[in-house]
Amino acid sequence: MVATTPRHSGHEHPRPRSAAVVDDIVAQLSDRGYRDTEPRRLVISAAAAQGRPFTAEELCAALPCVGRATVYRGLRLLVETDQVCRVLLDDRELRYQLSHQGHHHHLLCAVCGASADLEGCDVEDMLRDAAVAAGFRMSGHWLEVYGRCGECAAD
Amino acid sequence: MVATTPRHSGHEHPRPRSAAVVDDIVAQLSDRGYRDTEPRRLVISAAAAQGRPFTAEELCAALPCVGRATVYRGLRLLVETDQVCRVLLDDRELRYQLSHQGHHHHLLCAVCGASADLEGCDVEDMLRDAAVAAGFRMSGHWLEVYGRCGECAAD
DNA sequence: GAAGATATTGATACGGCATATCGATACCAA
DNA sequence: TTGGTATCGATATGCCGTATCAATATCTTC
Repeated sequence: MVATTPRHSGHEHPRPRSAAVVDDIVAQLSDRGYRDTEPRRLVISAAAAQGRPFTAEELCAALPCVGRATVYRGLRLLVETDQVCRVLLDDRELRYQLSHQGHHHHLLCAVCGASADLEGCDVEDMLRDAAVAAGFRMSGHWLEVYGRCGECAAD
Repeated sequence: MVATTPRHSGHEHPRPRSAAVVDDIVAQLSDRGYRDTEPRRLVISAAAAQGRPFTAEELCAALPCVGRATVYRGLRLLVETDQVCRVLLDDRELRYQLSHQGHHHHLLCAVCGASADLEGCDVEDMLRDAAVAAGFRMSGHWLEVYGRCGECAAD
């Protein structure tokens, strides 16, 4: 159980894209004082390998060598540092997915679980104005949009 | 343990507003084939008496005479029939509140927990268009807006 | 108004998800 | 290399919500 991956390996060898993602996240955690450990890398790597929003239990199952507590801790850390965002599906199940940079919203396919980012949709200002009209000062919001992706809609 | 309240009592006696709300909900449930029972009325009444989004456990505590399972069942029934909507606060805690007629969104005060409806905000069309642009067909959405209400913002 | 069919109740058991605990270990800085 | 600590992992614990099932209340029908 030794972390054989150098922290910043540069690009001397072509590696799967996901490896770069992991390095990037680990580096960001490192900047905040969190250590670079093998189990933590495994959690991040597994999270990055998921093609769709995943549950904590799915990650545990994908990482039999890593303790459950560690998976949950890693996931919580990633959420707190905004590396991963929580996604709430229709079935009320809490899922996670790597967050891209910046604030955005998700389009979720209710059939296959695929997710896409909602582009070119600027609800922020609209919401802020509406909040002000109600005497509130908006500090944040949570928006999920459910539907069917192109493939599933074709069925 | 008998429900003495007539289903449709009209307005022969002035009664607290909440009683009318309870009658109305019970009537709607009745239309769908659900029976009019005392424990169920108690659950609805307690839910209507809450001034802010509440948790299932809070309802249980407020109704010591009603079994936990019954409270949870009643709450689930109310959600399924759209009488109550689920509200997700920042702390990830799942709460509930009576849903007013029609689809709408909530403004939630992160400090005192007060909630208000988001009026004059038509995000539906905007979201639908954005979803289409991403190749999705939108079927629904979930939006919560967090902030501070007028009173709490003054502090 | 009585009786039967059935939805509902409530006490409790159960299961899943997430965290707390704590000795052992790995990581990082000096 | 070494000491201070964050982190790990196995397990215990706790909370939330549901399943079970005998007893009961409700509604319909006669």
